[in-house]
Amino acid sequence: MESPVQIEVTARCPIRTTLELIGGKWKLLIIYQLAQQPLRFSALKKLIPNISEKMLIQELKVLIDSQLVERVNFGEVPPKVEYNLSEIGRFTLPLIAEMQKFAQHYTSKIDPHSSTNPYE
Amino acid sequence: MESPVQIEVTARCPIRTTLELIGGKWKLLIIYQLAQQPLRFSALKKLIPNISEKMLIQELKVLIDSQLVERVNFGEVPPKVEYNLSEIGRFTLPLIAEMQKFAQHYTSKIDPHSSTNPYE
DNA sequence: AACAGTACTAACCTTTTTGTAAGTATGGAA
DNA sequence: TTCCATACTTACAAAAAGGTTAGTACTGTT
Repeated sequence: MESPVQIEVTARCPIRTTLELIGGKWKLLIIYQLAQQPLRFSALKKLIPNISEKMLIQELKVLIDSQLVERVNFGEVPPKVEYNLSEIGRFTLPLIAEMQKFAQHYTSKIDPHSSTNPYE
Repeated sequence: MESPVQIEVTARCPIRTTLELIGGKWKLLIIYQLAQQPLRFSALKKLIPNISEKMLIQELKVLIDSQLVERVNFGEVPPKVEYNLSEIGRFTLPLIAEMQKFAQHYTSKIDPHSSTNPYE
């Protein structure tokens, strides 16, 4: 029986790479919204409760920088800019799907009141 | 035609739940190591470069708290304690697998030194 | 001339996360 | 009696992440 290939946990291991790209409080939520359709800045803001304009634009810039999201400027006045998931960005979708599955498993198996986590 | 079921992005949406459980710099790396076999504190420390003892024990506690990891105290002297992934913790493994796939796709498609950020 | 709509930008601040360095407890071996 | 191994614990500091508030630029509309 062969032993599984153990990937070394280093600065450039796949887990760390992925965490760098989509870690943080907002990036996945932005990606998730853009997965449905291209969206304008203001539309994104409405769809993601509590995100500040600063965080939204900041995280969009990071996502654009890493080429997961594309920015389309329509050059109109008043400004019209759309954001959409790039082809590479779409590779995050199976990951998001697994996160959803995991959360479902977890919340169905764990008593929701056993945790003292006042998130709101 | 039916529209896709859009999960609302709220304080209790699956993405946020998952991020709370396994977000941060170290949790997934710990889980990944424990996926192979139960490990002692000192073994984990050796396998995860640069993690401090403080972060290791702190994150282990959080993972135990959320029941993704189990702690087994052998009650010996010098102390012997083993950590292993719980059954629920194993539900993170497909997620980790997807992260690995994503990182591979990403690094194979993106030139590491290019940036097309229109802001720069 | 003031205002509306959109997509930002900037200064400043608070909170959260992570890191460093040292110390504790235990019982047996030297 | 001192030291060793192991698994922590504590106080403090630094860094990163996130939040608040106000303001800019551009034109067309009132």
